[in-house]
Amino acid sequence: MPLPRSERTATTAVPEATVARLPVYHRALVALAERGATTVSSEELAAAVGVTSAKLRKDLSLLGSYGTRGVGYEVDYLLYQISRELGLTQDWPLVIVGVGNLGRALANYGGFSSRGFRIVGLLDPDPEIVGEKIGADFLVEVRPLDELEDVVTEAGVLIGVIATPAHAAQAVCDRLIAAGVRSIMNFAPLVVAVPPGVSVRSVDLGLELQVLAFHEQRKLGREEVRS
Amino acid sequence: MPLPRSERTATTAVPEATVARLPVYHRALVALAERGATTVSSEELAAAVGVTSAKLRKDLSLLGSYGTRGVGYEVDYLLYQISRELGLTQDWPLVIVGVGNLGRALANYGGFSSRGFRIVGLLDPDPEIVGEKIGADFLVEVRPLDELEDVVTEAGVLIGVIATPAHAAQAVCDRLIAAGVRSIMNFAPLVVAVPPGVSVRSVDLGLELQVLAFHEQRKLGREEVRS
DNA sequence: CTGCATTGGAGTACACGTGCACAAGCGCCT
DNA sequence: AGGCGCTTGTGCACGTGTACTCCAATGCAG
Ligand SMILES: NC(=O)c1ccc[n+]([C@@H]2O[C@H](COP(=O)([O-])OP(=O)(O)OC[C@H]3O[C@@H](n4cnc5c(N)ncnc54)[C@H](O)[C@@H]3O)[C@@H](O)[C@H]2O)c1
Ligand SMILES: NC(=O)c1ccc[n+]([C@@H]2O[C@H](COP(=O)([O-])OP(=O)(O)OC[C@H]3O[C@@H](n4cnc5c(N)ncnc54)[C@H](O)[C@@H]3O)[C@@H](O)[C@H]2O)c1
Repeated sequence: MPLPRSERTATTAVPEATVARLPVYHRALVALAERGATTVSSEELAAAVGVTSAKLRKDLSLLGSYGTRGVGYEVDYLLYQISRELGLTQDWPLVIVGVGNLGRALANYGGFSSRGFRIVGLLDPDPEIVGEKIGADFLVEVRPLDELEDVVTEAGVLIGVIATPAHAAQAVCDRLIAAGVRSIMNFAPLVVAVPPGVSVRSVDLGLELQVLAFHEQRKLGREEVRS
Repeated sequence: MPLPRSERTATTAVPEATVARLPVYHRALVALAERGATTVSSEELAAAVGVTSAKLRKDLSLLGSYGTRGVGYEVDYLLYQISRELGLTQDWPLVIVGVGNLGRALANYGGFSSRGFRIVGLLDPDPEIVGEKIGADFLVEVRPLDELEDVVTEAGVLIGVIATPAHAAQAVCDRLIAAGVRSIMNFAPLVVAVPPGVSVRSVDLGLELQVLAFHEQRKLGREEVRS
Protein backbone atom coordinates (compact mmCIF):
# COMPACT_ATOMS: atom_id res chain seq x y z
CA MET A 1 0.00 0.00 0.00
CA PRO A 2 1.54 3.30 -1.04
CA LEU A 3 1.84 6.20 1.34
CA PRO A 4 -0.62 9.06 0.79
CA ARG A 5 0.96 11.61 -1.49
CA SER A 6 0.90 14.33 1.13
CA GLU A 7 3.22 12.34 3.36
CA ARG A 8 6.16 11.90 1.03
CA THR A 9 8.25 13.97 -1.30
CA ALA A 10 7.34 13.15 -4.88
CA THR A 11 9.33 10.16 -6.08
CA THR A 12 8.33 10.66 -9.68
CA ALA A 13 10.84 12.75 -11.55
CA VAL A 14 10.00 16.44 -11.60
CA PRO A 15 10.93 18.10 -14.92
CA GLU A 16 13.79 20.57 -14.69
CA ALA A 17 11.59 23.31 -16.13
CA THR A 18 9.13 22.80 -13.29
CA VAL A 19 11.86 22.85 -10.65
CA ALA A 20 12.98 26.23 -11.96
CA ARG A 21 9.46 27.59 -11.54
CA LEU A 22 8.78 26.28 -8.05
CA PRO A 23 10.84 29.00 -6.34
CA VAL A 24 8.86 31.59 -8.31
CA TYR A 25 5.59 30.13 -7.04
CA HIS A 26 7.12 30.09 -3.58
CA ARG A 27 7.92 33.81 -3.78
CA ALA A 28 4.47 34.70 -4.99
CA LEU A 29 2.83 32.63 -2.25
CA VAL A 30 4.91 34.32 0.43
CA ALA A 31 3.74 37.67 -0.90
CA LEU A 32 0.13 36.46 -0.90
CA ALA A 33 0.39 35.11 2.63
CA GLU A 34 1.79 38.44 3.85
CA ARG A 35 -1.15 40.18 2.24
CA GLY A 36 -3.42 37.95 4.30
CA ALA A 37 -4.84 35.72 1.57
CA THR A 38 -5.98 32.30 2.75
CA THR A 39 -6.82 30.68 -0.58
CA VAL A 40 -5.76 31.28 -4.16
CA SER A 41 -6.97 29.91 -7.48
CA SER A 42 -4.60 28.63 -10.14
CA GLU A 43 -5.75 31.51 -12.33
CA GLU A 44 -4.76 34.17 -9.81
CA LEU A 45 -1.43 32.65 -8.92
CA ALA A 46 -0.59 32.07 -12.56
CA ALA A 47 -1.27 35.70 -13.36
CA ALA A 48 0.96 36.81 -10.49
CA VAL A 49 3.95 34.84 -11.72
CA GLY A 50 3.34 35.26 -15.42
CA VAL A 51 2.57 31.72 -16.57
CA THR A 52 -0.57 30.09 -17.89
CA SER A 53 -2.91 28.51 -15.36
CA ALA A 54 -2.67 25.14 -17.09
CA LYS A 55 1.08 25.05 -16.70
CA LEU A 56 0.81 26.03 -13.07
CA ARG A 57 -1.71 23.31 -12.30
CA LYS A 58 0.37 20.72 -14.10
CA ASP A 59 3.44 21.76 -12.14
CA LEU A 60 1.62 21.56 -8.82
CA SER A 61 -0.01 18.27 -9.65
CA LEU A 62 3.45 16.75 -9.98
CA LEU A 63 4.02 17.37 -6.27
CA GLY A 64 0.67 16.04 -5.19
CA SER A 65 -3.00 16.94 -5.08
CA TYR A 66 -2.92 19.91 -2.81
CA GLY A 67 -5.84 21.85 -4.25
CA THR A 68 -9.56 21.69 -3.69
CA ARG A 69 -11.76 21.57 -6.75
CA GLY A 70 -14.16 24.43 -6.93
CA VAL A 71 -12.17 26.44 -4.39
CA GLY A 72 -8.47 26.67 -5.19
CA TYR A 73 -5.36 26.16 -3.11
CA GLU A 74 -4.95 26.96 0.55
CA VAL A 75 -2.03 29.41 0.62
CA ASP A 76 -0.34 28.25 3.84
CA TYR A 77 -0.62 24.59 3.02
CA LEU A 78 0.64 24.95 -0.54
CA LEU A 79 3.47 27.15 0.69
CA TYR A 80 4.52 24.47 3.14
CA GLN A 81 4.38 21.74 0.52
CA ILE A 82 6.49 23.66 -1.96
CA SER A 83 8.94 24.60 0.77
CA ARG A 84 9.26 20.97 1.74
CA GLU A 85 9.71 19.87 -1.84
CA LEU A 86 12.41 22.47 -2.38
CA GLY A 87 14.15 21.53 0.84
CA LEU A 88 13.53 24.93 2.38
CA THR A 89 12.34 23.46 5.64
CA GLN A 90 15.87 22.53 6.49
CA ASP A 91 18.96 24.65 6.94
CA TRP A 92 21.59 24.70 4.21
CA PRO A 93 25.03 25.86 5.30
CA LEU A 94 27.06 27.37 2.50
CA VAL A 95 30.48 28.83 1.80
CA ILE A 96 31.44 31.70 -0.46
CA VAL A 97 34.89 31.63 -2.02
CA GLY A 98 36.20 34.99 -3.20
CA VAL A 99 35.16 38.03 -1.21
CA GLY A 100 35.50 40.74 -3.85
CA ASN A 101 32.78 42.95 -5.25
CA LEU A 102 30.33 40.15 -5.79
CA GLY A 103 31.20 37.89 -2.85
CA ARG A 104 30.83 40.87 -0.56
CA ALA A 105 27.43 41.75 -2.00
CA LEU A 106 26.23 38.19 -1.46
CA ALA A 107 27.54 38.11 2.10
CA ASN A 108 25.78 41.38 2.89
CA TYR A 109 22.50 40.24 1.40
CA GLY A 110 19.84 39.46 3.96
CA GLY A 111 17.48 37.60 1.68
CA PHE A 112 19.14 34.20 1.89
CA SER A 113 18.62 33.40 5.57
CA SER A 114 14.85 33.68 5.28
CA ARG A 115 14.89 30.89 2.73
CA GLY A 116 16.99 28.56 4.83
CA PHE A 117 20.48 29.38 3.60
CA ARG A 118 23.14 30.19 6.16
CA ILE A 119 26.57 31.47 5.26
CA VAL A 120 29.05 29.62 7.45
CA GLY A 121 32.24 30.43 5.61
CA LEU A 122 33.84 33.26 3.66
CA LEU A 123 37.20 32.41 2.06
CA ASP A 124 39.71 34.67 0.34
CA PRO A 125 43.47 34.52 -0.20
CA ASP A 126 43.97 38.27 0.08
CA PRO A 127 45.53 39.06 3.51
CA GLU A 128 43.98 42.53 3.34
CA ILE A 129 40.53 40.99 3.37
CA VAL A 130 41.13 38.07 5.74
CA GLY A 131 39.88 38.84 9.22
CA GLU A 132 37.20 41.26 8.06
CA LYS A 133 33.75 40.59 9.46
CA ILE A 134 30.87 40.74 6.98
CA GLY A 135 27.22 39.82 7.15
CA ALA A 136 23.61 40.94 7.17
CA ASP A 137 22.04 38.97 10.02
CA PHE A 138 25.19 37.93 11.85
CA LEU A 139 28.79 38.62 11.07
CA VAL A 140 31.09 36.04 9.53
CA GLU A 141 34.83 36.45 9.55
CA VAL A 142 36.72 36.08 6.29
CA ARG A 143 39.18 33.22 6.60
CA PRO A 144 42.26 32.45 4.54
CA LEU A 145 41.74 30.25 1.51
CA ASP A 146 43.85 27.47 3.05
CA GLU A 147 41.09 26.79 5.56
CA LEU A 148 38.55 25.97 2.85
CA GLU A 149 38.64 22.25 3.56
CA ASP A 150 38.35 22.78 7.32
CA VAL A 151 35.30 25.04 7.01
CA VAL A 152 33.52 22.68 4.62
CA THR A 153 34.15 19.60 6.72
CA GLU A 154 33.37 21.18 10.08
CA ALA A 155 30.02 22.63 9.04
CA GLY A 156 29.08 19.80 6.67
CA VAL A 157 28.71 22.22 3.80
CA LEU A 158 27.06 20.81 0.67
CA ILE A 159 26.63 24.02 -1.34
CA GLY A 160 29.54 26.20 -2.42
CA VAL A 161 29.54 29.58 -4.15
CA ILE A 162 32.42 30.60 -6.42
CA ALA A 163 32.95 34.36 -6.74
CA THR A 164 36.61 34.37 -7.65
CA PRO A 165 38.24 35.61 -10.86
CA ALA A 166 37.78 33.21 -13.76
CA HIS A 167 41.34 31.91 -13.74
CA ALA A 168 40.97 30.64 -10.17
CA ALA A 169 37.48 29.18 -10.50
CA GLN A 170 38.29 25.65 -11.68
CA ALA A 171 40.91 25.10 -8.98
CA VAL A 172 38.53 26.37 -6.29
CA CYS A 173 35.78 24.20 -7.69
CA ASP A 174 37.96 21.09 -7.54
CA ARG A 175 38.91 21.81 -3.95
CA LEU A 176 35.31 22.39 -2.90
CA ILE A 177 34.23 19.09 -4.40
CA ALA A 178 37.18 17.21 -2.92
CA ALA A 179 36.19 18.59 0.47
CA GLY A 180 32.65 17.26 0.12
CA VAL A 181 30.63 19.97 -1.60
CA ARG A 182 28.12 18.60 -4.09
CA SER A 183 26.41 21.68 -5.47
CA ILE A 184 28.20 24.63 -6.98
CA MET A 185 26.91 28.06 -7.76
CA ASN A 186 29.40 29.65 -10.11
CA PHE A 187 29.66 33.35 -10.96
CA ALA A 188 32.93 33.17 -12.85
CA PRO A 189 32.43 33.48 -16.61
CA LEU A 190 33.51 30.02 -17.67
CA VAL A 191 32.18 26.48 -17.76
CA VAL A 192 33.50 24.60 -14.75
CA ALA A 193 34.06 20.87 -15.16
CA VAL A 194 32.69 18.66 -12.40
CA PRO A 195 32.44 14.91 -11.87
CA PRO A 196 29.03 13.25 -12.29
CA GLY A 197 26.73 13.65 -9.34
CA VAL A 198 27.73 17.25 -8.71
CA SER A 199 25.26 19.95 -9.73
CA VAL A 200 26.41 23.27 -11.11
CA ARG A 201 24.50 26.43 -11.80
CA SER A 202 26.40 29.17 -13.54
CA VAL A 203 25.19 32.71 -13.36
CA ASP A 204 26.95 34.94 -15.84
CA LEU A 205 25.65 38.47 -15.70
CA GLY A 206 27.56 39.43 -18.81
CA LEU A 207 25.87 36.61 -20.68
CA GLU A 208 22.44 37.88 -19.71
CA LEU A 209 23.31 41.33 -21.00
CA GLN A 210 24.51 39.85 -24.27
CA VAL A 211 21.20 38.08 -24.77
CA LEU A 212 19.41 41.37 -24.19
CA ALA A 213 21.72 43.11 -26.64
CA PHE A 214 20.94 40.45 -29.23
CA HIS A 215 17.22 41.04 -28.98
CA GLU A 216 17.73 44.79 -28.96
CA GLN A 217 19.73 44.54 -32.15
CA ARG A 218 16.96 42.48 -33.70
CA LYS A 219 14.42 45.15 -32.81
CA LEU A 220 16.60 47.84 -34.35
CA GLY A 221 17.04 45.75 -37.49
CA ARG A 222 13.30 45.30 -37.86
CA GLU A 223 12.67 49.01 -37.51
CA GLU A 224 15.25 49.79 -40.16
CA VAL A 225 13.56 47.44 -42.61
CA ARG A 226 10.16 48.96 -41.90
CA SER A 227 11.25 52.55 -42.48
CA MET B 1 19.29 37.88 -55.62
CA PRO B 2 19.89 37.42 -51.92
CA LEU B 3 22.94 38.86 -50.27
CA PRO B 4 25.67 36.38 -49.38
CA ARG B 5 25.06 35.15 -45.86
CA SER B 6 28.28 36.55 -44.52
CA GLU B 7 27.18 40.07 -45.36
CA ARG B 8 24.03 40.24 -43.33
CA THR B 9 22.80 39.30 -39.90
CA ALA B 10 20.71 36.16 -40.11
CA THR B 11 17.13 37.02 -40.92
CA THR B 12 15.86 33.54 -40.15
CA ALA B 13 14.74 33.24 -36.55
CA VAL B 14 17.42 32.00 -34.21
CA PRO B 15 15.99 29.70 -31.48
CA GLU B 16 16.08 31.16 -28.00
CA ALA B 17 18.09 28.18 -26.78
CA THR B 18 20.76 28.95 -29.35
CA VAL B 19 20.84 32.62 -28.44
CA ALA B 20 21.54 31.66 -24.85
CA ARG B 21 24.51 29.56 -25.95
CA LEU B 22 26.09 32.08 -28.30
CA PRO B 23 27.65 34.13 -25.47
CA VAL B 24 29.15 30.93 -24.11
CA TYR B 25 30.76 30.18 -27.46
CA HIS B 26 31.90 33.77 -27.55
CA ARG B 27 33.62 33.42 -24.16
CA ALA B 28 35.34 30.19 -25.17
CA LEU B 29 36.55 31.69 -28.43
CA VAL B 30 37.99 34.71 -26.66
CA ALA B 31 39.89 32.34 -24.39
CA LEU B 32 41.12 30.36 -27.40
CA ALA B 33 42.20 33.50 -29.22
CA GLU B 34 44.15 34.67 -26.18
CA ARG B 35 45.87 31.30 -26.09
CA GLY B 36 46.97 31.94 -29.68
CA ALA B 37 44.80 29.40 -31.50
CA THR B 38 44.01 30.27 -35.11
CA THR B 39 41.57 27.49 -35.97
CA VAL B 40 39.29 25.26 -33.92
CA SER B 41 37.25 22.20 -34.82
CA SER B 42 33.63 21.81 -33.78
CA GLU B 43 34.71 18.90 -31.61
CA GLU B 44 37.23 20.95 -29.63
CA LEU B 45 34.99 23.95 -29.13
CA ALA B 46 32.07 21.76 -28.13
CA ALA B 47 34.19 20.06 -25.48
CA ALA B 48 35.32 23.43 -24.13
CA VAL B 49 31.79 24.67 -23.56
CA GLY B 50 30.24 21.35 -22.59
CA VAL B 51 27.84 20.66 -25.43
CA THR B 52 27.76 18.02 -28.16
CA SER B 53 29.54 18.87 -31.39
CA ALA B 54 26.39 18.31 -33.43
CA LYS B 55 24.51 20.91 -31.43
CA LEU B 56 27.37 23.36 -31.78
CA ARG B 57 27.51 22.94 -35.54
CA LYS B 58 23.77 23.38 -35.89
CA ASP B 59 23.90 26.54 -33.79
CA LEU B 60 26.68 28.01 -35.86
CA SER B 61 25.10 27.02 -39.15
CA LEU B 62 22.10 29.15 -38.22
CA LEU B 63 24.29 32.23 -38.39
CA GLY B 64 25.95 31.29 -41.67
CA SER B 65 28.54 28.99 -43.15
CA TYR B 66 31.62 30.20 -41.41
CA GLY B 67 33.55 26.93 -41.18
CA THR B 68 35.94 25.24 -43.55
CA ARG B 69 35.47 21.52 -44.18
CA GLY B 70 38.42 19.43 -43.31
CA VAL B 71 39.87 22.19 -41.15
CA GLY B 72 37.38 23.70 -38.73
CA TYR B 73 36.57 27.28 -37.89
CA GLU B 74 38.94 30.19 -38.02
CA VAL B 75 38.89 31.55 -34.50
CA ASP B 76 39.11 35.27 -35.27
CA TYR B 77 36.58 35.16 -38.05
CA LEU B 78 34.06 33.12 -36.09
CA LEU B 79 34.54 35.37 -33.09
CA TYR B 80 33.78 38.40 -35.21
CA GLN B 81 30.68 36.82 -36.70
CA ILE B 82 29.27 35.84 -33.32
CA SER B 83 30.07 39.27 -31.93
CA ARG B 84 28.27 40.86 -34.81
CA GLU B 85 25.27 38.60 -34.42
CA LEU B 86 25.09 39.35 -30.70
CA GLY B 87 25.45 43.06 -31.32
CA LEU B 88 28.77 43.25 -29.50
CA THR B 89 30.41 45.25 -32.24
CA GLN B 90 28.46 48.27 -31.16
CA ASP B 91 28.38 50.09 -27.86
CA TRP B 92 25.44 49.64 -25.55
CA PRO B 93 24.99 52.39 -22.97
CA LEU B 94 23.24 51.21 -19.81
CA VAL B 95 21.93 52.55 -16.54
CA ILE B 96 21.88 50.87 -13.14
CA VAL B 97 19.12 51.85 -10.74
CA GLY B 98 19.80 51.13 -7.08
CA VAL B 99 23.40 51.43 -5.94
CA GLY B 100 23.37 49.13 -2.93
CA ASN B 101 25.36 45.95 -2.42
CA LEU B 102 24.60 44.56 -5.82
CA GLY B 103 24.46 47.74 -7.89
CA ARG B 104 27.84 48.70 -6.48
CA ALA B 105 29.33 45.34 -7.37
CA LEU B 106 28.06 45.67 -10.93
CA ALA B 107 29.40 49.21 -11.26
CA ASN B 108 32.81 48.10 -10.01
CA TYR B 109 32.95 45.15 -12.36
CA GLY B 110 35.36 45.58 -15.22
CA GLY B 111 34.12 42.73 -17.37
CA PHE B 112 31.26 44.59 -19.05
CA SER B 113 33.17 47.20 -21.00
CA SER B 114 35.17 44.61 -22.90
CA ARG B 115 31.94 43.21 -24.27
CA GLY B 116 30.62 46.54 -25.44
CA PHE B 117 28.57 47.60 -22.44
CA ARG B 118 29.17 51.03 -21.00
CA ILE B 119 27.63 52.25 -17.77
CA VAL B 120 26.45 55.80 -18.38
CA GLY B 121 24.21 56.23 -15.38
CA LEU B 122 23.98 55.21 -11.74
CA LEU B 123 20.77 56.23 -9.97
CA ASP B 124 19.84 56.08 -6.31
CA PRO B 125 17.44 58.02 -4.06
CA ASP B 126 19.68 57.83 -0.98
CA PRO B 127 21.36 61.25 -0.46
CA GLU B 128 24.22 59.51 1.31
CA ILE B 129 25.10 57.68 -1.89
CA VAL B 130 24.35 60.40 -4.44
CA GLY B 131 27.51 62.13 -5.58
CA GLU B 132 29.73 59.13 -4.93
CA LYS B 133 31.96 58.18 -7.86
CA ILE B 134 32.11 54.48 -8.72
CA GLY B 135 33.58 52.52 -11.58
CA ALA B 136 36.17 50.08 -12.84
CA ASP B 137 37.45 51.64 -16.07
CA PHE B 138 36.19 55.17 -15.58
CA LEU B 139 34.29 56.68 -12.69
CA VAL B 140 30.58 57.43 -12.88
CA GLU B 141 28.87 59.69 -10.40
CA VAL B 142 25.75 58.46 -8.66
CA ARG B 143 22.87 60.74 -9.50
CA PRO B 144 19.56 61.27 -7.71
CA LEU B 145 16.71 59.05 -8.82
CA ASP B 146 14.78 62.06 -10.17
CA GLU B 147 17.25 62.38 -13.00
CA LEU B 148 16.52 58.89 -14.34
CA GLU B 149 14.55 60.18 -17.32
CA ASP B 150 17.25 62.75 -18.16
CA VAL B 151 20.06 60.20 -18.13
CA VAL B 152 18.15 57.73 -20.26
CA THR B 153 17.13 60.29 -22.85
CA GLU B 154 20.47 62.07 -23.06
CA ALA B 155 22.53 58.94 -23.62
CA GLY B 156 19.91 57.08 -25.63
CA VAL B 157 19.91 54.20 -23.18
CA LEU B 158 18.09 51.06 -24.31
CA ILE B 159 19.13 48.67 -21.55
CA GLY B 160 18.35 49.23 -17.88
CA VAL B 161 19.43 47.28 -14.81
CA ILE B 162 17.21 47.14 -11.72
CA ALA B 163 19.07 46.53 -8.45
CA THR B 164 16.62 48.11 -6.05
CA PRO B 165 14.66 46.45 -3.23
CA ALA B 166 11.74 44.40 -4.49
CA HIS B 167 9.06 46.87 -3.43
CA ALA B 168 10.54 49.59 -5.64
CA ALA B 169 11.29 47.44 -8.69
CA GLN B 170 8.00 47.71 -10.57
CA ALA B 171 7.87 51.50 -10.24
CA VAL B 172 11.45 51.84 -11.42
CA CYS B 173 10.75 49.47 -14.29
CA ASP B 174 7.76 51.51 -15.43
CA ARG B 175 9.79 54.72 -15.35
CA LEU B 176 12.65 53.16 -17.31
CA ILE B 177 10.30 51.98 -20.03
CA ALA B 178 8.45 55.28 -20.16
CA ALA B 179 11.80 57.00 -20.66
CA GLY B 180 12.63 54.78 -23.62
CA VAL B 181 14.38 51.71 -22.24
CA ARG B 182 13.39 48.51 -24.04
CA SER B 183 15.42 45.82 -22.29
CA ILE B 184 15.42 45.22 -18.56
CA MET B 185 17.77 43.18 -16.46
CA ASN B 186 16.08 42.66 -13.14
CA PHE B 187 17.73 41.48 -9.93
CA ALA B 188 14.80 42.09 -7.62
CA PRO B 189 13.07 38.86 -6.59
CA LEU B 190 9.75 39.38 -8.30
CA VAL B 191 8.22 39.15 -11.75
CA VAL B 192 8.09 42.62 -13.27
CA ALA B 193 5.25 43.33 -15.70
CA VAL B 194 6.20 45.00 -18.95
CA PRO B 195 4.32 45.96 -22.12
CA PRO B 196 4.84 43.85 -25.25
CA GLY B 197 8.04 44.58 -27.13
CA VAL B 198 10.10 45.01 -23.98
CA SER B 199 12.48 42.17 -23.07
CA VAL B 200 13.13 41.23 -19.48
CA ARG B 201 15.69 38.91 -17.97
CA SER B 202 15.37 38.26 -14.28
CA VAL B 203 18.33 36.99 -12.33
CA ASP B 204 17.33 35.78 -8.90
CA LEU B 205 20.28 34.45 -6.99
CA GLY B 206 18.06 33.06 -4.25
CA LEU B 207 16.12 31.12 -6.86
CA GLU B 208 19.29 29.50 -8.15
CA LEU B 209 20.20 28.41 -4.64
CA GLN B 210 16.76 26.94 -4.15
CA VAL B 211 17.14 24.85 -7.28
CA LEU B 212 20.45 23.56 -5.96
CA ALA B 213 18.88 22.79 -2.61
CA PHE B 214 16.15 20.84 -4.38
CA HIS B 215 18.63 18.61 -6.14
CA GLU B 216 20.68 18.25 -2.98
CA GLN B 217 17.61 17.10 -1.11
CA ARG B 218 16.90 14.60 -3.87
CA LYS B 219 20.41 13.19 -3.56
CA LEU B 220 20.03 12.86 0.20
CA GLY B 221 16.69 11.15 -0.24
CA ARG B 222 18.16 8.62 -2.66
CA GLU B 223 20.99 7.79 -0.29
CA GLU B 224 18.55 7.22 2.54
CA VAL B 225 16.59 4.77 0.46
CA ARG B 226 19.71 2.91 -0.55
CA SER B 227 20.98 2.47 3.00
C1' DC C 1 46.95 15.82 -60.05
C1' DT C 2 44.68 12.16 -57.47
C1' DG C 3 43.02 9.75 -53.53
C1' DC C 4 42.06 9.78 -48.75
C1' DA C 5 41.02 11.20 -44.34
C1' DT C 6 38.71 14.78 -42.01
C1' DT C 7 34.95 17.73 -40.90
C1' DG C 8 30.92 20.89 -41.57
C1' DG C 9 26.08 21.00 -42.85
C1' DA C 10 21.65 19.15 -43.89
C1' DG C 11 18.12 15.97 -43.09
C1' DT C 12 15.62 12.90 -39.88
C1' DA C 13 13.81 10.75 -35.74
C1' DC C 14 12.92 11.44 -31.01
C1' DA C 15 12.01 13.50 -26.40
C1' DC C 16 10.61 17.06 -23.71
C1' DG C 17 7.75 20.77 -22.47
C1' DT C 18 3.57 23.44 -23.46
C1' DG C 19 -1.29 24.62 -24.37
C1' DC C 20 -5.96 23.03 -24.90
C1' DA C 21 -10.05 21.11 -23.53
C1' DC C 22 -12.83 18.30 -20.75
C1' DA C 23 -14.20 15.26 -17.12
C1' DA C 24 -14.08 14.66 -12.17
C1' DG C 25 -14.88 16.47 -7.72
C1' DC C 26 -16.09 19.81 -4.15
C1' DG C 27 -18.98 23.22 -1.88
C1' DC C 28 -22.90 26.01 -1.76
C1' DC C 29 -27.55 27.21 -2.39
C1' DT C 30 -32.16 25.97 -2.82
C1' DA D 1 -31.06 15.88 -0.37
C1' DG D 2 -30.02 17.16 -4.85
C1' DG D 3 -28.44 19.89 -8.47
C1' DC D 4 -25.49 23.60 -10.16
C1' DG D 5 -21.48 26.31 -10.86
C1' DC D 6 -16.85 26.67 -10.01
C1' DT D 7 -11.96 25.04 -10.10
C1' DT D 8 -8.83 21.39 -10.15
C1' DG D 9 -6.37 17.65 -12.35
C1' DT D 10 -5.11 15.27 -16.52
C1' DG D 11 -5.08 12.97 -21.16
C1' DC D 12 -3.85 14.34 -25.73
C1' DA D 13 -2.00 16.81 -29.63
C1' DC D 14 1.23 20.10 -31.07
C1' DG D 15 5.52 22.54 -31.51
C1' DT D 16 10.11 23.37 -30.25
C1' DG D 17 14.60 21.87 -29.33
C1' DT D 18 17.87 18.07 -29.18
C1' DA D 19 20.52 13.91 -30.62
C1' DC D 20 21.92 11.12 -34.44
C1' DT D 21 23.18 9.81 -39.13
C1' DC D 22 24.68 10.53 -43.56
C1' DC D 23 27.10 12.76 -47.24
C1' DA D 24 29.56 15.88 -49.90
C1' DA D 25 32.95 19.38 -49.74
C1' DT D 26 37.61 20.38 -48.73
C1' DG D 27 42.48 20.37 -47.47
C1' DC D 28 46.59 17.66 -47.55
C1' DA D 29 49.88 14.04 -48.57
C1' DG D 30 52.09 11.56 -51.95
N1 LIG E 1 31.14 42.08 -9.84
C1 LIG E 1 30.25 41.82 -10.76
O1 LIG E 1 29.27 42.53 -10.89
C2 LIG E 1 30.40 40.65 -11.69
C3 LIG E 1 29.60 40.57 -12.80
C4 LIG E 1 29.74 39.46 -13.67
C5 LIG E 1 30.66 38.49 -13.37
N2 LIG E 1 31.44 38.59 -12.30
C6 LIG E 1 32.40 37.54 -12.03
O2 LIG E 1 32.39 37.20 -10.67
C7 LIG E 1 33.70 36.91 -10.23
C8 LIG E 1 34.04 37.81 -9.09
O3 LIG E 1 33.89 39.15 -9.48
P1 LIG E 1 34.33 40.34 -8.53
O4 LIG E 1 33.90 41.59 -9.19
O5 LIG E 1 33.82 40.07 -7.16
O6 LIG E 1 35.92 40.24 -8.59
P2 LIG E 1 36.93 40.81 -7.53
O7 LIG E 1 38.23 40.91 -8.20
O8 LIG E 1 36.37 42.03 -6.90
O9 LIG E 1 37.00 39.72 -6.41
C9 LIG E 1 37.63 38.50 -6.57
C10 LIG E 1 38.06 38.01 -5.21
O10 LIG E 1 38.61 36.70 -5.36
C11 LIG E 1 39.81 36.64 -4.65
N3 LIG E 1 40.71 35.70 -5.28
C12 LIG E 1 41.72 35.97 -6.15
N4 LIG E 1 42.36 34.85 -6.49
C13 LIG E 1 41.76 33.85 -5.84
C14 LIG E 1 41.99 32.47 -5.79
N5 LIG E 1 42.94 31.88 -6.49
N6 LIG E 1 41.19 31.73 -5.02
C15 LIG E 1 40.22 32.32 -4.32
N7 LIG E 1 39.96 33.62 -4.32
C16 LIG E 1 40.73 34.38 -5.07
C17 LIG E 1 40.38 38.01 -4.63
O11 LIG E 1 41.18 38.19 -3.47
C18 LIG E 1 39.13 38.88 -4.59
O12 LIG E 1 38.75 39.20 -3.28
C19 LIG E 1 34.60 37.11 -11.42
O13 LIG E 1 34.85 35.88 -12.02
C20 LIG E 1 33.78 37.97 -12.34
O14 LIG E 1 34.09 37.71 -13.67
C21 LIG E 1 31.32 39.66 -11.44
N1 LIG F 1 23.02 41.62 -2.75
C1 LIG F 1 22.76 40.40 -3.20
O1 LIG F 1 23.65 39.56 -3.20
C2 LIG F 1 21.44 40.03 -3.73
C3 LIG F 1 21.16 38.70 -3.96
C4 LIG F 1 19.91 38.33 -4.48
C5 LIG F 1 18.99 39.31 -4.77
N2 LIG F 1 19.27 40.59 -4.54
C6 LIG F 1 18.27 41.60 -4.86
O2 LIG F 1 18.85 42.69 -5.52
C7 LIG F 1 18.25 43.88 -5.09
C8 LIG F 1 19.31 44.80 -4.54
O3 LIG F 1 19.98 44.16 -3.50
P1 LIG F 1 21.04 44.91 -2.62
O4 LIG F 1 21.64 43.93 -1.71
O5 LIG F 1 21.92 45.71 -3.49
O6 LIG F 1 20.11 45.89 -1.77
P2 LIG F 1 20.54 47.20 -1.02
O7 LIG F 1 19.50 47.49 0.00
O8 LIG F 1 21.95 47.10 -0.60
O9 LIG F 1 20.49 48.32 -2.14
C9 LIG F 1 19.30 48.81 -2.66
C10 LIG F 1 19.55 50.21 -3.18
O10 LIG F 1 18.36 50.68 -3.79
C11 LIG F 1 18.11 51.99 -3.37
N3 LIG F 1 16.67 52.25 -3.35
C12 LIG F 1 15.81 52.17 -2.32
N4 LIG F 1 14.58 52.51 -2.72
C13 LIG F 1 14.65 52.82 -4.01
C14 LIG F 1 13.70 53.26 -4.95
N5 LIG F 1 12.42 53.44 -4.63
N6 LIG F 1 14.12 53.47 -6.21
C15 LIG F 1 15.39 53.29 -6.54
N7 LIG F 1 16.34 52.90 -5.66
C16 LIG F 1 15.97 52.65 -4.43
C17 LIG F 1 18.68 52.09 -1.98
O11 LIG F 1 19.04 53.42 -1.70
C18 LIG F 1 19.89 51.17 -2.07
O12 LIG F 1 21.04 51.88 -2.40
C19 LIG F 1 17.21 43.50 -4.07
O13 LIG F 1 15.95 43.42 -4.69
C20 LIG F 1 17.63 42.15 -3.64
O14 LIG F 1 16.53 41.35 -3.26
C21 LIG F 1 20.49 40.98 -4.03
